[in-house]
Amino acid sequence: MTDPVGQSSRERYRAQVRAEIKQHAWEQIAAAGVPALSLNAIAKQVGMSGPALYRYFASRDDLITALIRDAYRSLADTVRAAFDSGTDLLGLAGVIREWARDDPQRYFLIYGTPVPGYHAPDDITAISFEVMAVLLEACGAPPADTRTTPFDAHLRDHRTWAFDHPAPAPTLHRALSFWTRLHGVLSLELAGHFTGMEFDPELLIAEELDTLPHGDRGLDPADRVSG
Amino acid sequence: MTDPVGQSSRERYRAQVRAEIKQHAWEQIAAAGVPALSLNAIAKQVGMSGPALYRYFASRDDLITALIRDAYRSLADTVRAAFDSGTDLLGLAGVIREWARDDPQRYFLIYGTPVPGYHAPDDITAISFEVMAVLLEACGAPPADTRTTPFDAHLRDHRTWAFDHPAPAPTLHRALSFWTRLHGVLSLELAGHFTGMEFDPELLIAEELDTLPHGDRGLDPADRVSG
DNA sequence: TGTACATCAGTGAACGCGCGTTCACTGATGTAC
DNA sequence: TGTACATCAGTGAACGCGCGTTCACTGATGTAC
Repeated sequence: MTDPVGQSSRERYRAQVRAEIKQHAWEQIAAAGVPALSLNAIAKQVGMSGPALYRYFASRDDLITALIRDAYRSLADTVRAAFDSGTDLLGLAGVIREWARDDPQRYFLIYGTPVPGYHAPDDITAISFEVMAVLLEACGAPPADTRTTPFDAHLRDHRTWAFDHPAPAPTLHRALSFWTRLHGVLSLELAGHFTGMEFDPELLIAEELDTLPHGDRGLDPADRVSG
Repeated sequence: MTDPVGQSSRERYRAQVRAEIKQHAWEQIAAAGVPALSLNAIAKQVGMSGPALYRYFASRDDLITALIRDAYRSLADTVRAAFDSGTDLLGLAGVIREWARDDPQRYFLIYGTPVPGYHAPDDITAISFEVMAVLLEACGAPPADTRTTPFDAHLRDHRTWAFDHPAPAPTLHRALSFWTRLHGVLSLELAGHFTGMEFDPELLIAEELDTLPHGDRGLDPADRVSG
């Protein structure tokens, strides 16, 4: 009773119910945030009794961890797919922003308030590195004549974390700036801190990315020496 | 039975107990995050019964709102004091970062995951504008010959929110870049997303602020035209 | 200065609730001969 | 193809818990004459 994918029908059913549980979990989170996520409430929505959930998730924390993993997976896949189909940095920012605005609470589940003492399992941090890997590829090699800034020099001595994806310091720098600038705008926007200010965050992002360090836009590298 | 400040001793006592309650609340939040904040647990720490807290706060939400207000107040005062004593933008960033690292959960109470549907009372948003006001002052007037970027042009048409503190578009732009870049690094740092990357966030911030738009550092304005 | 009264901080019992989780059990589904 | 057995999804009752909040009441503190 196994199909081409090697799944028994029981396994297929399990996966299906698991997915359904997670979807209702997402809906609850979107509606009232993670703290309000209740196993009993989910069970009711799925149409089974509370204890039945324990056939699918070992505990509430286990469910949340699965949601976090899926969120990272979704983001990593989205970014990877966009990059592989030729999207540039600005485009990637747009894709990430779209992903985040699509479900702000999913974004915040990853990048929002951390739970003191919680440490994500290794497989999840591995997925988060996938995102960074795409960014490093997208940032590409810097122009040969790029003068290095103090932070570049610092990065040259502190980049063992990127050994899986060896990149010159200016590329790391560029990726980090992209990453932090985008999150700066995005997290403030999604958290509502721009409320009342009627400017368009998208334009701010565009310009922030237009002036990334070591870009081909902006100024001549020679002018970028400074102190 | 009133003192020079016009507080009766009862009022003084009330203020004192309120402060004590809030302090224990902060300790709980620092230890396990807002969701774990429990009125009964606080009461126990303060040394009184649960219901007694209701003499000081109308509800759990009321207490949390007070904490949020205090957090904003503390940040606004800190930033204002630093600026008034001559601190420049980089210094302000340092002060804000210090403030945040001092109690990350306090930072995240303001800038972290928003609670769907929650809207802060007006007096709190007013305090948040105080912070922005200081930034606008600190960003000062741009050099006269500054070419305007597309985002500057956009801001010229969308800055009614800053009418209380009239500032030219390039100044708004500069303040927004400062604000978003700082938060980008800070929120990722405090949430632990730099774990495993051994670079120093302070250096990244320094360089991000060194290349703010319309600055006197970096390049000649003429080179900043670009498209 | 002393007495009568009002204010109000704090208590203890109680309410109702929903939570996560366990357990023993039923019944359907798939597996092996 | 049919039967015997193993697997496992799902149930219902129950546990223990701590939560926020209300209520009637006590006793101390401050106020007014």
